Amino acid sequence: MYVKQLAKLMGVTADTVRHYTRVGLLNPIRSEENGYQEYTKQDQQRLKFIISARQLGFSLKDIQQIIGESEQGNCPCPLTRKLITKRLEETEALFQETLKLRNRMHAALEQWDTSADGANASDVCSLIESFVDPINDSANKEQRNDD
Amino acid sequence: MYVKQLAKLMGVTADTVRHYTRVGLLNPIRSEENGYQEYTKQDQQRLKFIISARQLGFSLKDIQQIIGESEQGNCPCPLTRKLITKRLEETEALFQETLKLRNRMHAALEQWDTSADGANASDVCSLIESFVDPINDSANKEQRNDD
DNA sequence: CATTGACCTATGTGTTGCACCTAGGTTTAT
DNA sequence: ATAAACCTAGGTGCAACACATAGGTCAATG
Repeated sequence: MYVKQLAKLMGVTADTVRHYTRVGLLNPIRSEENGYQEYTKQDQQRLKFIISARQLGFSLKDIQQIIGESEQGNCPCPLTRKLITKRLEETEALFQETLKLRNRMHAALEQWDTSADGANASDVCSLIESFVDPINDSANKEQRNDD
Repeated sequence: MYVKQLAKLMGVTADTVRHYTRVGLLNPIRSEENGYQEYTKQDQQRLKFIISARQLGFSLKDIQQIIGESEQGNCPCPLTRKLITKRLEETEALFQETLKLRNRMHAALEQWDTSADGANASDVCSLIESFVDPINDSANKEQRNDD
C-alpha cells in the first residue's frame, strides 16, 4: 500500500503520513523495484493508534515515547497516565485563557458598538486604546470606588 | 531609554521588544555614540498600544495593518472592527475545540481510573486504544443500539 | 589599569504539526 | 509519445517569541 492509499483509508492527508514517517512514527518498507514506500498492516494499525492518541491531546513526542516504551517490552500505560495528566493541565490552562480572551473580545465588541470611530485623541486606534476590560479592570476586582 | 529599561517598564521581556523592533512595529533611534537602540516616548506609547491589541487577540500582522492605516492618515477603526470580527470567530472555534478536547481528556482519565494497565491485547497502549469517546461515539449520538 | 558584571548588538536557531513547493522519477492508459 | 496521476527527498513557511552565539560597551571596583 502506497502513501496516498493509506492516507485516504485513514482519513488523513498524504503529507501527514509522510510527516509521521519522517519523524519515525511509521516504518514503511522501501520497494526495491521503484523506491516507493510500502505501508503494511502494521503501519496501518500504528497510524490508527497515532490518530487516537492525537485526539486525546498527546503530542507527537509523547506518542514517540509511548511507542518507545512499548517497543522496549515495557507496559506504556503508566507513562500514558503521567503524560495525559500533564497535557490535561496545559489544556485546562489554554481553555481558561481562551475563555477569558473570548470574553474580552465580546466585551470589546459591545463597547465598540456604542463608540464612534476615532472619537477621542489617541496614538493609533481609539477603540483599542480606550477599551476597558470589565473583568480584569482593577476597579472591578475586589472593590469598586465609583459607587 | 534602552531595550531592557523599556521592557521592564512595560512588563515584557527585552526579547519581545527586540522582536517587535525587528518586524518594524517599533522604530527606535540608533545612537551614533555606541550603536545602541534608543527608545523614545513614542515607542513607549506604541508598545503600550501593541500590548493592548495583543490582549484583544490581534495578531502582529493585524497590528501592523492598523498602524499602517493610522500612519497613512486614515481612521483605522473600521479595519479594527473588521479584524476583531474575524479573530473572534477563530477564538470561538478554538474555544469549542479546546472545550471538546478537555472533555475527552477528562473522560479518558475517568475511564482509565477503573482500567488496569495493559488489560487487553493491543498494538501499543491498551488505554489509548480501548478508549471510547462518550460524546463522539456514534452509538451515543442519535440513537443507542445497546439498550 | 585591568577586570568584572551587566548591559548592548546582529543574526541564527528552536518550538509544533503539518501544508506546500521544487525538481524530478514511475506507472498506467491512451 | 505523451499525459495524468502517482511517487521520492528535501526545503520552506507558519506565529510569536525564547534562547544561544559571538562579540562590543560601559560603569564601578580592586
